[in-house]
Amino acid sequence: MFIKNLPHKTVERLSQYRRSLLMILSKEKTHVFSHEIAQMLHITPVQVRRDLMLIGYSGNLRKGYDIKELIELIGKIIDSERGQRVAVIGLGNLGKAIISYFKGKRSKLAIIAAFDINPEKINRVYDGVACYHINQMAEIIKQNNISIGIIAAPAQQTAEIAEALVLAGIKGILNFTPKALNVPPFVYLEEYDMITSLEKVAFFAKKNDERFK
Amino acid sequence: MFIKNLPHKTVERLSQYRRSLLMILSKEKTHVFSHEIAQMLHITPVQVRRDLMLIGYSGNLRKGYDIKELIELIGKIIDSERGQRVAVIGLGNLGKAIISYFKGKRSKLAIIAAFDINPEKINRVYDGVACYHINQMAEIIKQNNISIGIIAAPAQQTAEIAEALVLAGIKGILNFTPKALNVPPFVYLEEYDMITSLEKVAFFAKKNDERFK
DNA sequence: TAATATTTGTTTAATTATTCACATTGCTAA
DNA sequence: TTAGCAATGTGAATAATTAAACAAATATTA
Repeated sequence: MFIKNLPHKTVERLSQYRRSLLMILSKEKTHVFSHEIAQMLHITPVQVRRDLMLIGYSGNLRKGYDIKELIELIGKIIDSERGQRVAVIGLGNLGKAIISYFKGKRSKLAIIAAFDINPEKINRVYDGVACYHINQMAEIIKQNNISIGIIAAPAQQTAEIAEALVLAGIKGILNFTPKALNVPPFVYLEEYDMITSLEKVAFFAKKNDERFK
Repeated sequence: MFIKNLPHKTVERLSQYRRSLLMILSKEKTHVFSHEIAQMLHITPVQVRRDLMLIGYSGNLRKGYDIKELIELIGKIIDSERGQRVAVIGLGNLGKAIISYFKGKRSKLAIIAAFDINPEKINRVYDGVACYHINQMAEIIKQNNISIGIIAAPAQQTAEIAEALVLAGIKGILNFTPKALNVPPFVYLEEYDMITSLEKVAFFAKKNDERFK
C-alpha cells in the first residue's frame, strides 16, 4: 500500500488509532465515530477525519468507521507486508520491560533477539526471546534478517552499539539512552529520553500550578 | 525566572541542551558554539540560537556560550526553585528501570517513592526508593509533597491509578501505559507509548529502505 | 590597519501541523 | 415528503515550528 509522504505525526497517530481500536473492538461494537476515537486520544475529531482522509479511508455517514476494516487498513499502511524483526540491545530492566510489554502485541513486528554482555543472561531465554552476547550481533542480525534495533543498554556503550548495528545492516534504531547517536541517512533513528519527558512534565506541572492557583 | 509561554518544543530541547552540556562540561572545555550543540542533537544551529534567544541568554561572539552559565540558566527556567518530588507507580521492570536510570541525575527532581501491590516489594527499598502499597498512595503523596506521578503499572489499572493520583493532589502525570487517560485541566499529562515509537521506526525504516534501494 | 573569517542575534520566509467552516449525505420522524 | 439532526469529507485559514538570510561584532592575519 503506497501513500505518498504521510506526515510524521499522522504515522504516530495511526499507530495510536490502531491501538485504541484493538482495545474497543468487540462483537457489540463494530463501528466507531471520529469523535469517539478523538476522545480516547485527547485530540479533535477533525484531526482523526483528516488522518483517515490521508490514508484514503471512508466511513459510513451514519455508523461511522468500521473498526475491523480500519485496523486492517492501518496495518496495510504502517506494517511491512513480510513483517519486520526486532532486536533489543541490553537486557537490563528496561530491555526486559520492553520485551514483556511488547510480547505478542503485533504480528508484523516481533522482537526475536536480545543482546547483553552479562554471562548470566547469555544463552538464556527471557520471555520467549533468546539472549546472545553482544559480539554475536552482526551474525545473528544477518541470519535472522533483523531490521530494527532497540538500544536499552547503559549510555557509555551506545555509540559502539549503534555503529555495530549499522554495520550489521539494520534499517531503524530506537534509542532509549540519553546519548544522541549519529547514523547514516539510510538508517532511521528515533531517540527517546525519559528524563526529557519527566522534565517537561515537571515544567508544565509547575506552570499549571501557578496558573490555577 | 519568568519567561512567558515558552514553546513546548523549546522546553524539550532545553532539557536536552542541559543533558548534553552536562556531558561535555570539563576543565578544558568551558564554552560551546551553537553548531556544536546542534550537532550533538541533530538539529540546526539556528534552532539552538533561537531557543537561547527565547530564554534571554547571550553568548560570546568569539567563544560561544559559557557552558556552566547556560546549564545554570536552564535550571532556573525549567526547574522548580524548591524542587519537585516524584513517585513511580508500578515497581516492575519498567518502574525499576526508571528509578535506576534517573538516580541522582537531577537535584531538583527526585523520585522518592514507589507503589506496587506485590507484597514482596512493599516496605522494601529499591535503589534508594521506598516502596509502599498502592492504597497508601494518597497518604504518602501528601506527606511528602509529591507533585509528579509516573505510571509504569499494567495497563488495566491505569485509570484508577490516575484518578487516585489526581485526588491525592498530584500536578503532573507521565503515563507509560498504552491506555490514554483523562485528567482535569489543572493536571499536566504526558503520555508515551513504546509501541507507537517502535511502529514509527518500523514504518520509516521500511520507507527509507525502499527509497535507498 | 584593513581585509577576512567566524559566530551570534534576529527578522523574515517557508514549512508543517492543526483547526475552522461548511457542503454533503443519509437517517429519523413529524 | 420534507424538515431536522448528526455524521463525514475537505478547502481554506490559522497556528506552531523550523529554516533562511543577513547585519553586527570581534578576533586573526596579511
